[in-house]
Amino acid sequence: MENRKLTIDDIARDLGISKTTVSRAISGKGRIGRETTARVLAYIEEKKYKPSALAKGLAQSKTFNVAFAMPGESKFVDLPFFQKCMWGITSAAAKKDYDVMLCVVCENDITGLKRLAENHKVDGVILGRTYENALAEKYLTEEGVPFLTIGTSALPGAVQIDNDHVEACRKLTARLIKSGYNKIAVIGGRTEHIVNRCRLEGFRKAHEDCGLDPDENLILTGSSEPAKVSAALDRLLKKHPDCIVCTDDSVCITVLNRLAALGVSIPEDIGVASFYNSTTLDNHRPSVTSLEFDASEAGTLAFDVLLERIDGSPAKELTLLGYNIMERESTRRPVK
Amino acid sequence: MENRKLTIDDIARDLGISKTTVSRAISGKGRIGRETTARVLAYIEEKKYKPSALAKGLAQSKTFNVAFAMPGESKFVDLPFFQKCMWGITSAAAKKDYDVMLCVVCENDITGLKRLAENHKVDGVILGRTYENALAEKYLTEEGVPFLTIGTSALPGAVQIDNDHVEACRKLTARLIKSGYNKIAVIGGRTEHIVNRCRLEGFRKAHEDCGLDPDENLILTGSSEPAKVSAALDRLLKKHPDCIVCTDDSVCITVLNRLAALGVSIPEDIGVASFYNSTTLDNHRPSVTSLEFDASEAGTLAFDVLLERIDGSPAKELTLLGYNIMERESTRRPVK
DNA sequence: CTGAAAGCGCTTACAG
DNA sequence: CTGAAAGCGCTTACAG
Repeated sequence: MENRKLTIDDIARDLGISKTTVSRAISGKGRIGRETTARVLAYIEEKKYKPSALAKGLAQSKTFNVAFAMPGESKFVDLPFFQKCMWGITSAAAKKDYDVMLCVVCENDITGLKRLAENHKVDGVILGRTYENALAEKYLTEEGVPFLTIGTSALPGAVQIDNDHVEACRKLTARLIKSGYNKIAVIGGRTEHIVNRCRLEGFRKAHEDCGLDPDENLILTGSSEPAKVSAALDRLLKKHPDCIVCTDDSVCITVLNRLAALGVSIPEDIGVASFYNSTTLDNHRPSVTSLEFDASEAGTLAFDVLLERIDGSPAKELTLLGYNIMERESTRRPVK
Repeated sequence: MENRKLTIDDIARDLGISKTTVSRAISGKGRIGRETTARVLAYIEEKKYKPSALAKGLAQSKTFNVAFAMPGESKFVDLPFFQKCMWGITSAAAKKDYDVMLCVVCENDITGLKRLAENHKVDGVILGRTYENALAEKYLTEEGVPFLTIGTSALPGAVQIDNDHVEACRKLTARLIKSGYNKIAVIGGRTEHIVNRCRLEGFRKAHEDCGLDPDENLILTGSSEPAKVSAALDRLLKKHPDCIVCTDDSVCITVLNRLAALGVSIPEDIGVASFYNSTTLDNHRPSVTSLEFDASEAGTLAFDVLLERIDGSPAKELTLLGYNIMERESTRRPVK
C-alpha cells in the first residue's frame, strides 16, 4: 500500500499528455484547455498527487521556506508571545504555500541562522527578536537575504514590524486620566531602550492631549532591576501618586510585590497599570490593567510583509500592530 | 559584490576538472586523489562555496529536514521545555547537516503537519507532545513517514523518548526517606494518565526498597484541579504527614498556595517536593525540591534517534532520559 | 583516480 | 492550446 512517490511523469503517461501540460494544469500558468485542466486536476485529486517541493524549488530557484529565528536565551523571553507568533507565521505561510524553518539565535551567536542561509534553505527570514548589536541584520543584508524584524531593529533601514507603543501608551494613559486619576506616576526601565522612550512619549502625549502637564517628578526610569525598582517605588510613594504605570510587566511584578509587602492595597489605595502585558501577570489578583498586543497578528503580518520583500516589492519599512487596552481590577477607582 | 550563487559547475570549470570529481571531493565519497581533493577544498574554502541543499536533496531524494511539531494550545504547555527542546533538536540536527521545520499541531488539528509531509519537505518528524487520540502518529504511520514522540504515545509501537519517571520518582522518594521523612504523602492528578501511574509506581518502589509499606491513606490522586487538590490537601493534613510529594508542578503550586493560606510553613511544619519541575516553580520561596529533566537532552536525543529511523536502522522503541534530583529548601528538615 | 552521462522531479522559454 | 527540450544544481552507477 506504500506510495512510491507519484511524479508528474507518471501523470503525463497515464493521461497520455506531456508533462509540460500537466505542470501547467497544476500551476494554472500559461494557456491550457479547460477540459485538459479538469482531467489533470481530477486525476491528481483521485491519486492524491502532491508535487515535490524540492523539485519545484530547484526549478524555480526558490525554497518556499522562510526561517523564524527564535531567541536562544531563556531569561527575559516572553515565550507565550513567541508561541503565538509562530502560530501566526505558520498559518500565514501555509496560505501562500510556504513553510517555516526554525533556528535559534542569541545575541552573539548566529551560527544557526548562517546554516540556513548558506545552505540556501530559505527565501527569507523573520527575526523574532532584536539585539543592540544587530548581528543578524548585518549578516543578512550582507548576504542579500530578505529579512524582517519583529521589534525595533538597531540597524537603520531594516524592515520591521512593531507594536505601536506610542499610540497604545497614549490611549491607555488617556483612559486612566479619564477615569479620574490625576497624579499618575511612571516606573520603568532604561530610556536607552527605544521602546521605553516610546512608551514615555505616549504617556506624555496623553497628558498634552488633555491640556495637562505630566508631573516629571513622578516619572522614575532608569532600571528594571527589582531592587532599584522597589527603591524607586518607595521614593515615589512619598509623593502620593494615585496611580502607577509600569513600562513593562517585569517592572510591574516588582511593584506589585513591593506594594503588597508595604500593605498598600490595589486599587483601593492606589491604581496600577502596565504598558506591556505578558502572561506573567495573567494570574495576578487583582487582575492588572495593561496593554495587550496580538502576537498571532504580529506573526501573520510578519510573514506577509516578508513575502512581499521576497517577491521584490519594496515593502514599507515599518508596519505597526494593533493593540487592546485591557482595563481590569487594578485601576478600578474606589467610589468614595 | 552580490554572489550569483556559485555552483559545482563553476568550480569544475575554474579548476579544469569534471563536476563529478568536485562532487566527490566535497562529499568524500568514492576514490579520489588527495591532491585533487585538497585543491577543491581550498578553492571552496576561499570562494565560500556552499552546495545547494535543494539540489542535493533532489538528487538523493532526501530533504535533510525534520519537522518539529509544536503543541498549538496555550494552556498546560510547558513552554520553556519546548524552547530548550528546540535548542537541542536544532543543534543535534546541525551536526548531521540537517535542519528543522516547524509546524503547529493541536489535539484535533494536524493540517500543519500534513502540509509538511505531503509536500515532501521533511524526512521525518518529532512530535513534541502526545495526545490521547494519537492522531498525528496514526497519520504518519499511514503515510510511512518516520517519526518519534517526546513523551508516551498512545499508539502502540511508536518510537518514543521519555523521561524515566519510575526511576526518577523512586530515587527522589528514596532521598526523602533517607533524610528522615517517614510519613510521606502524595497528591496528584488522574491515574488515567500513564505518567501519573509511573510516578506513583516509583514512589511505591522506593518504599519497598527500604522494606517499608507506603501508607495508602496518604496517597490522594484523581485530579489536578486546584479546588480538588486543595480539598485533598485539607483532608490529608488531618493525618499529619511530614512531607507531601506532588505529582507535578501545577499540583504543587496549588499545594503551596493552600499551605501558605493555612499558615503552615515549609519546611518547618512540613516538607514539600514535586515530581516534575517546570519553570513555574523557579522563583518560589522557599525553593522547592523536585525532579529536573533536561529538555535540551530530550531534543538532541530525539533527533539522533529519529535520524537512525530515517536512515533505516531499527531504532529502539523507547529511549529513557536522564534526570536530576534537585534537593532544595522545601525538604530541608528542621533540626529539632 | 577521473569523466561523460543519466537522473532526481519539476518549470519554462521556444516552437508549433 | 500543447510538446520537445533544456535547465535548476547536485549525485551516482558505469566506463575507463
